Amino acid sequence: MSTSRVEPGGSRSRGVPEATVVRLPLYHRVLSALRDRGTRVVSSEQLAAAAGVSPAMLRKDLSHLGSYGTRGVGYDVDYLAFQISRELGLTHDWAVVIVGIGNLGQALASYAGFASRGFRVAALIDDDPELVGRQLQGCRIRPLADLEDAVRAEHAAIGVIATPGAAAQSVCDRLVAAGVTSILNFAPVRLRVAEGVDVRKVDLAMELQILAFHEQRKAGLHSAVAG
Amino acid sequence: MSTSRVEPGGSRSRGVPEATVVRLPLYHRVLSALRDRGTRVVSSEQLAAAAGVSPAMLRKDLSHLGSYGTRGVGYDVDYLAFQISRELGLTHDWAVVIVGIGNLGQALASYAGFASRGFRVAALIDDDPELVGRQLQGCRIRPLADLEDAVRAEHAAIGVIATPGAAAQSVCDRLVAAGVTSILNFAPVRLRVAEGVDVRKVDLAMELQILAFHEQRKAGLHSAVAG
DNA sequence: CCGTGTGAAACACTTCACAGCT
DNA sequence: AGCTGTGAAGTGTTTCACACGG
Repeated sequence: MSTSRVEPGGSRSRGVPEATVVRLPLYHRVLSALRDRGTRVVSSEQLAAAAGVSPAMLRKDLSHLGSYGTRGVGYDVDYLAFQISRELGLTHDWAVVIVGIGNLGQALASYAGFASRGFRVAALIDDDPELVGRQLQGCRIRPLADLEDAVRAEHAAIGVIATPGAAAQSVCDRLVAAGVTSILNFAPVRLRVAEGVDVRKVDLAMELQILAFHEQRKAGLHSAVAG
Repeated sequence: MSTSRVEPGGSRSRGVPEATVVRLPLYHRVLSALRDRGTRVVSSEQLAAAAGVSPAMLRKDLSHLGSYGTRGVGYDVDYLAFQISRELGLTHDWAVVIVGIGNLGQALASYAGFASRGFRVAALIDDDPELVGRQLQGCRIRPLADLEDAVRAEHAAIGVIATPGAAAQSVCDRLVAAGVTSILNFAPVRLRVAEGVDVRKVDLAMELQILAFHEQRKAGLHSAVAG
């Protein structure tokens, strides 16, 4: 990852362990793919293999949501997909405000995976007068001054920060003050937020650094064998 | 994250726990910032506060690299930053090949955070004849057929996949066959790779889904209080 | 008979508390 | 006196192995 968790969900997450929550979207995606392929029933072994986890872990994860399988048979793909959707809040439609419409912000705004999973890009905000007023994915880019209005008008609970690092904390403060309670942060800074606000951080350079660590270890082993 | 770990580093990562490896880039970034500000010595308490972790965790993490602090004093910023750099392989310069130069690929190619940390964008590859030949950050976009040549010529050990999901596995196979042993995957699929190849996955939709889960829980608590 | 659901065991990670060095 | 480095305790996560129900 390198998506990395920054803040725990708050107190207790309805009894579902955080490690499980992180895997639910994965299961949901695999189930969607199975459904599209016409599969009606799936065993924990098949589903786990498709998701790349162990069957035991999959069953334990699902057991935290309830008993949605049939012993001796497996899981009904449609039913299980719906239960996970409900647990993840994907039956709800979430308005998302994206701040910072540079290369990355544009990529995010154009990402088809959002719309198909109940996330609606409700507003695009940027500081740059060159960008403001332009249209992107049927959404007009609005100036930074409109941030609070956009959040309130759209009842956006989720904000995405794709600004340079220096602007991120100020944008974050304004989003939170306007009512946002979950933030996905792509800026390379650790955001300070009030209790009750969730922040997840995606740091592209960090991901590469983690790969480099393992890469170096592999190279070290190799040369140790060679020399 | 949510950047999520897909493959463990192989067997044992030189004794450094994976949870620690994931935080080393964070410490490295904080130390760089401190150094830029002219700080020469830092205590575990200060460093931990800046990184957003507990002092105990920071000291335990650093203890896996060696004893680089001075009791009663703290850590020398320069020295510790260098030790972490070395551990992460940032003293080495890594050639990175990016495949899929859509919105996201362009954002990645333009990301300044890479160059400053020892990652060099060595080649940009795309399938689209419209894109091939164009210049981006001083690097010409080359056709898919050039993939193997680019990897070999640049000795690229790290590949970034920013293609649509359908193309990802095929691109991955070709990268690995050409010599890539670490992959950062932005496509929403689980890549199958040979033993010894590390894959990290960054899935933007998954991150939002994890936030939505916590958001829903918060909303549920709220209405339970209200109702 | 087969595959889920789940206690119990094993493992990994984090926090605690303090010994030891400067 | 102060802060690191670390065994020990505590907590969370994964795996095991089997009872249970269709």
